[in-house]
Amino acid sequence: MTSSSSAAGGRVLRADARRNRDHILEVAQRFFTEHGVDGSLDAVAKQAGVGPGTLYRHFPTREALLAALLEAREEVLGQRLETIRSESADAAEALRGWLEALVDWAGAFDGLPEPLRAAMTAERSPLALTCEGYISTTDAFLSAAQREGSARGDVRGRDLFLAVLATSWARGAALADEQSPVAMVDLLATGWATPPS
Amino acid sequence: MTSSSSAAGGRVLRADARRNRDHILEVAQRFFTEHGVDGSLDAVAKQAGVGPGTLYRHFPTREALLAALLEAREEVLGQRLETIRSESADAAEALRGWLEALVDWAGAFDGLPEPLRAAMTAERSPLALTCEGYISTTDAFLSAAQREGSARGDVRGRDLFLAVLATSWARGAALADEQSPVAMVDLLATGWATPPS
Amino acid sequence: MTSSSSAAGGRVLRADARRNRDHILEVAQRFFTEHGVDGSLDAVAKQAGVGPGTLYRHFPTREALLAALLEAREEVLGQRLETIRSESADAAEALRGWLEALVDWAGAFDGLPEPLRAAMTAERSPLALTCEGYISTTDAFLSAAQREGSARGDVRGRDLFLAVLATSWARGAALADEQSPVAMVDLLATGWATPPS
Amino acid sequence: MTSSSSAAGGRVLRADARRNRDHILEVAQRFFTEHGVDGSLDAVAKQAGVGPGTLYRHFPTREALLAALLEAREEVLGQRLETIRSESADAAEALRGWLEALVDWAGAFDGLPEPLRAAMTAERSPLALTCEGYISTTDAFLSAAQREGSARGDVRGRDLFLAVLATSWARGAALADEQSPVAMVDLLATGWATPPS
DNA sequence: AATGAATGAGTGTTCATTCAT
DNA sequence: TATGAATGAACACTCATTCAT
Repeated sequence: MTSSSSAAGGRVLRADARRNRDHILEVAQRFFTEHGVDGSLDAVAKQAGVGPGTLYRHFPTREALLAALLEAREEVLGQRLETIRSESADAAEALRGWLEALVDWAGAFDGLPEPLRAAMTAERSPLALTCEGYISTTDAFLSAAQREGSARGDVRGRDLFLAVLATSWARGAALADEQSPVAMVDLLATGWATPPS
Repeated sequence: MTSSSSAAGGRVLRADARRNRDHILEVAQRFFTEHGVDGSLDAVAKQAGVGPGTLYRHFPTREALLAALLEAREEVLGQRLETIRSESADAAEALRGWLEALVDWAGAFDGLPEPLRAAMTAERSPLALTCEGYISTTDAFLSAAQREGSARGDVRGRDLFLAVLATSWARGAALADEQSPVAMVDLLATGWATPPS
Repeated sequence: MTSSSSAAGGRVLRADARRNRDHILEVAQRFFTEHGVDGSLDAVAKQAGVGPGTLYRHFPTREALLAALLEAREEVLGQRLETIRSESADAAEALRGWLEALVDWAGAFDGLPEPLRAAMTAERSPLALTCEGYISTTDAFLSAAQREGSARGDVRGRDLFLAVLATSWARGAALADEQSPVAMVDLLATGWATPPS
Repeated sequence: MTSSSSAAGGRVLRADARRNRDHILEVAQRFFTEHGVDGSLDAVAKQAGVGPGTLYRHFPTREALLAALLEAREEVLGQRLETIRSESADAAEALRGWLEALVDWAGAFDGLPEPLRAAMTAERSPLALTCEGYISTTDAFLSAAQREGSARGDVRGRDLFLAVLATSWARGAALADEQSPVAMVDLLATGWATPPS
């Protein structure tokens, strides 16, 4: 983590505040993993051993907390991004790899896709920025594939990102379910229809 | 409506009870359309002019109420099914049409896809039956397409049904958004990748 | 009390509900007497041994609770009204007596004048009706005094009612203070100025 | 402002501290004017660009802040006092003018009369001194009028001061209301009753 | 069969005050 | 001296569910 000295806004935090903030994030990470993103914020505060006011000071909304949590995961996704870039044989494979990475990312917590989708249309959410960033990346990968001729021209990065969220959303159930022979990410790539030979 | 004399269980209701039940359904239909499926059940009861106990007696859970509501919509979907069966040129077109119909169906209320997905794994839900029925129908269409050679063999009806729910889930946002040139149902059919020529 | 079978709205309450409602009123009466009208409603509920939802059901706002409490005191004020009507030598004495009664009434709880004053301008408050009623009564007494020639013609009942509230508001301090030789109600009647002989 | 080098206690402040203090006062003046005296002190601190601790150091209680604010207004009231003294035809007119000035003064902020009244009985409040000072002045004007024979002898300056606060308190509502033909300050002077001719 | 009163844990949010930095 | 992070009790209000009537 590089958050050792800076919050999202870039302002330097006092040592004790940073410690608290980091601790809250750790607890929230665990809590949301176990209880999903709709869990009680008061419960998070209690588990972190701080008052609700402290939680509120650091993260004024549930979205802000989620955004900070995802920011912490950014690094993981970034590394995966590097791997994809360096090891993919072609743009199509890269795009597919990236979409898979995104699906994992959006599936980090139960119920996470919901606020992410909401952030795609609501300008105000702190999650919006995060989404926009990844949509851009998706667009980059998609454009490369389109130039390569391996992706349809009428699809937009935004569409694929939304499809990714939908896939993550669906996976919550699919995982509980027995594994399907064909994953939805695959379906998304080639569709259910066989190409007209 | 053919529910004129029977509840799901098939038990005959007293005339006044049936009237009550039907009225609740009408109100709930309107209410969920306006406020989404997460709206307050107390509000539904109040609008219907009955006590919450009465609502509870008829529909012990939110899922039960939704199931009854969807049962009422079954007829509409059934008619569309007939049209598809009679007017589709081939099995692939039929399958596609059916999936579109399902997407509309699952998008009847805001937030409906969520409990439907839950019902796919939870055995207990009264919605499970409904889902299973439509999964079977999807399987039938899919099998025909597979026999015809126009659908991949490794896809299951269950997968497509889940994909349909995900599509409905995503559409909520997509509609608010500017319309994408490529709809997700299409994406689902042929994928984003161009077939290797 | 005639509240034995009816709420403010006139609807008959179920026996248990009425018992609860009456008990809440008793507790609230005591609580507001001790802690003033700004005390916590949750605390009232707790003392009454009911959940906050129950309190809320009966009295959706603090004003509603206050109004019900004052309604219960209406009878007391009504009796005083009778006495004033029957025993006053003239209209001026009656008016003065009525104003004194009102001052006592508005001083029933610490902080009560504040919401009453607010109710004088806000149409929506359940207290507004109560105020309007007593303003009318004040107007009646005042008109009589004016016809009698013992009250200035340019004063309105509304003005006197407001002055009464202000007096009650001031009394909170005056009582704690040593008693003043001249009470504010008197001051209100004749002013601090000596008449130009 | 003559507070250029001293706090109430008379202690000399460091230049930066004084600047801070003065700035807080400016901001608080604006803030209380807009939001009333019950507004959040944290908000005041934030608007002033200082931490809540700093605000607290300068003004340990809300009353202390109010007292300092009123001290700053003292000058204005003092000038009005001069005018009254020099231009009033008689003691009665002077007293009346002074009371009017006081009503304006106590109405500077929404909700100000409340803490002022509290200060009249609570010895500890920093507002108490301010009040006592103005009560003395009122007593002086009143005594003059009493000597002149134009004021009742059984009224005390303290009573009039309290009546002034009550008038300010009432005025908040009266202004929102349509203007009454008879102002409460007048009522206070001559009462509602017509003098027995 | 129907009613609707009661429940009570739970929600997000606020803020005067303290105190470590 | 100043800062601002932390506190944590308190607030009004909601609602699925139960159960006495």
